Amino acid sequence: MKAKKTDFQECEDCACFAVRRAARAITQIYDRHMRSTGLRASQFTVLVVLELVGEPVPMSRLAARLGVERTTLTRNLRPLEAKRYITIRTSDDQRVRTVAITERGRAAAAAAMPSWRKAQAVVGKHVDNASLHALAALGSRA
Amino acid sequence: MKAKKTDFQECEDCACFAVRRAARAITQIYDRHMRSTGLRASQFTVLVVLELVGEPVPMSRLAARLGVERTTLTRNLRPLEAKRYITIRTSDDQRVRTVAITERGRAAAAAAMPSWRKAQAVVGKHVDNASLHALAALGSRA
DNA sequence: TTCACGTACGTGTATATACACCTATCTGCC
DNA sequence: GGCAGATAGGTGTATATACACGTACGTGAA
Repeated sequence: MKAKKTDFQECEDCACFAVRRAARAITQIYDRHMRSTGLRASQFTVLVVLELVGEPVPMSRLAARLGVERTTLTRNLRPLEAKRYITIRTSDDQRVRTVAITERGRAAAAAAMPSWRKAQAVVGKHVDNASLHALAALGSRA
Repeated sequence: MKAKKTDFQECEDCACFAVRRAARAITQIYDRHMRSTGLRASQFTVLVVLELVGEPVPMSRLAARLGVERTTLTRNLRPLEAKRYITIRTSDDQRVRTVAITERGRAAAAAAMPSWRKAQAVVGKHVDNASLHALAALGSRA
């Protein structure tokens, strides 16, 4: 009688592994393209969202928009605040802290657009839009 | 004449944002399911790959398989080594360090399989296989 | 009015991630 | 044999990520 061996073969299709590895690969492409701009892809994203929203956003709401843990956002904003790309201030409700993009931040994001477009084009050649939209839908739902 | 405003609308389709957000969401699903096992999804992945390879693997080759930076892997292995799920030893070529899964590691990975399957099933309901395979292909190519 | 409860947020801790840079070892050529 | 260049790997530093837990503030009911 053979010893019962666990079969790990099915783990080849691990969705978590696939999406994490893809995220690493894609992030590197963006970060390398954008290195000269002084903005990481993830930081660029924050600025863009702030710009698109168009008005100061409470921390929690921004976190929800970005799909990051609230506590993660707190630290992710640190480098952006240090560069004075954003400001964080207390609102009427003293519990709420709102995040706003500054002129500097807007300028930095605008300056990074060409690099972002190049990276977006490179990645676009490797992933079809359908997959991307499926992913986007998943991210926003969860 | 209006000031030239940068249009960030196109950034809504940022592939980097989409895949990173999806990775965060999916990782949380796996990690929450697997919490009781004491293994993070990413750690589980390392053990599975080691198991599937079936023999001690040099650091660099393992890093390539996982699609992580070599230097990232060095630190990612730390918790696994601390739990004695893996061993790292020098090989004939004194420069090369090979990583091997231990019996403890095998047992831990096997014990985590049910939780992994549940998470995999949950995520499978939200993403179609085609998108996943496209992603997997991208990750392995890059 | 006050207090219990809910809401908004930060910190401590641990892991994950990558780049720049450094060291140690191997290998082929002289 | 010995050195130049290639190869394998780690460390310093910075960012990204999330959970457990704690604190401050607001709000409605007693």
